[in-house]
Amino acid sequence: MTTDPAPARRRPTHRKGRATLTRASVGQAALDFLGRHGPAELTMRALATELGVSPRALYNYVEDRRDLITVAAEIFQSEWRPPTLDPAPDRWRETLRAYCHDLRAHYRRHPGMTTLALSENITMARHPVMLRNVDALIGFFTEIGGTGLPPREAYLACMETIRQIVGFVEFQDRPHDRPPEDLDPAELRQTPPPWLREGADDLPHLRRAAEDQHSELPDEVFEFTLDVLVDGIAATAVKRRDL
Amino acid sequence: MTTDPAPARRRPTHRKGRATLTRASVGQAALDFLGRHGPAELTMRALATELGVSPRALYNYVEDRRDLITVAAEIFQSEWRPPTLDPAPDRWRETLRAYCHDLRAHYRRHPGMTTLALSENITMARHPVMLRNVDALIGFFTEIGGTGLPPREAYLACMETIRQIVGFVEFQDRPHDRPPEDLDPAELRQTPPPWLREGADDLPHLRRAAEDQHSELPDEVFEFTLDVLVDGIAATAVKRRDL
DNA sequence: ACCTGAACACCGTTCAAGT
DNA sequence: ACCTGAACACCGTTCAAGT
Repeated sequence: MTTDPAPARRRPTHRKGRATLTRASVGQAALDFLGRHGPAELTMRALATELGVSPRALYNYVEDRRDLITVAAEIFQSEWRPPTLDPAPDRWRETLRAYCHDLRAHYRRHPGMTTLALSENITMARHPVMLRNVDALIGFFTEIGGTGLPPREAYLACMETIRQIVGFVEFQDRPHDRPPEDLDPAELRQTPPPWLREGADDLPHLRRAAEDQHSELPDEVFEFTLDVLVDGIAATAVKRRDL
Repeated sequence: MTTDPAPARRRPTHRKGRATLTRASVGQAALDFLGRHGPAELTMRALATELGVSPRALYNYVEDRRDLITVAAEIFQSEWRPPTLDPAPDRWRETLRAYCHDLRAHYRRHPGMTTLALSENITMARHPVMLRNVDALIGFFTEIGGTGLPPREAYLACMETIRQIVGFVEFQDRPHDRPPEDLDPAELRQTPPPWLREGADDLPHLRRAAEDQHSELPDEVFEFTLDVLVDGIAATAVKRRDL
């Protein structure tokens, strides 16, 4: 069907009916696996079974499980193309918000990735594509609102933004998208929640919040997070300008 | 030495020379263990060895490993006594900052706790003491700066604050306090870092940030985080007042 | 060169039996 | 009532041997 441009025949592309493994293909398989199952289920043996090879075969392409997760994380990072940012005074807020929405959606697509990297002490954001994205985001902050932020504050604002998105996905979206299995799904929508049922007479604010149906909708909570982030950065920008 | 007030003798306090196990003592031992070792090292077998019993003995007090971690998390929460907050217009910012510093220090003392609870899908903040703390923090936000925040915004501000602290400890402090073992300690202080060495010609902002010695000091980064958080919440308060 | 199968040292958890 | 010891099914990883 396709016209292959006579590739270098260094390495067979197939073996025993399946495509030959590579470091990249093994990492991609791990990333796909994380989109379907929880991080704890990603074992060398399970991945090997899915690829139709013995567990030992994976060790020809990755050093160990930690290395496997590192490859998956790199592919994960390289897959994201950020929306364009506009530092103009009347545009930077909305484009930054759109940027954050898109980044949140990307992390949310592979819920286990960040937690897994965290628990394995893997340093993320090393992939060239991600480094370029980070550099562009810092550049954006050095120009926002006309005056822009000084270099150091722009760097901090960039890291702050990324950390907030990751934190939101891990601590808000993930428990919401994959609630613990030991409680009934019906129990989730009860108001007030069972742990607030008794002895909550001295917890008036929590009780009121628990009765508010909107309180736990992640999308609405995320808007508040963006409000605080954007306004907080704007205030910092004003403060630095007045110095 | 101490005068014991004739306790009810329902249960022996010692057995074979060591104190009798209880659900609380096992949980406390797990929490202590997490202060000394990484979360992955906390195994039923390792904890049993440290307590001088067989692994099976632990199952008389906790249902399984997940339950053990839940108990440890509850003890962890009950151990924190928050500093006092003052919502007065000229005081709320500084007292909120002090509050956040204290909470950060508490989480930092048991680095593995949050990550472990996260990876085991354990819902935190169920302990009565912590619920009271959360309620008080919401109450604080309903009164800040004279006008205060509406109930819903106060609740969101409370959750935002806690999430930011936890996110900071997990994503900033933990990698800094316990760097991955596969790179030399010397490599950490190099400027620019090795992953920025080549092909970084189109990464001017990252390069500049990497040369700035202050960029990676967690305490200074934390001040920026608090700047954004406090100013962001203040801006939200003003916005709501003007509506 | 790349794979398989067997093995080792770990893990959580359970069973049957001790005291 | 609470414990031990042995066992089971898992895991990451390695060794020796196949093709």
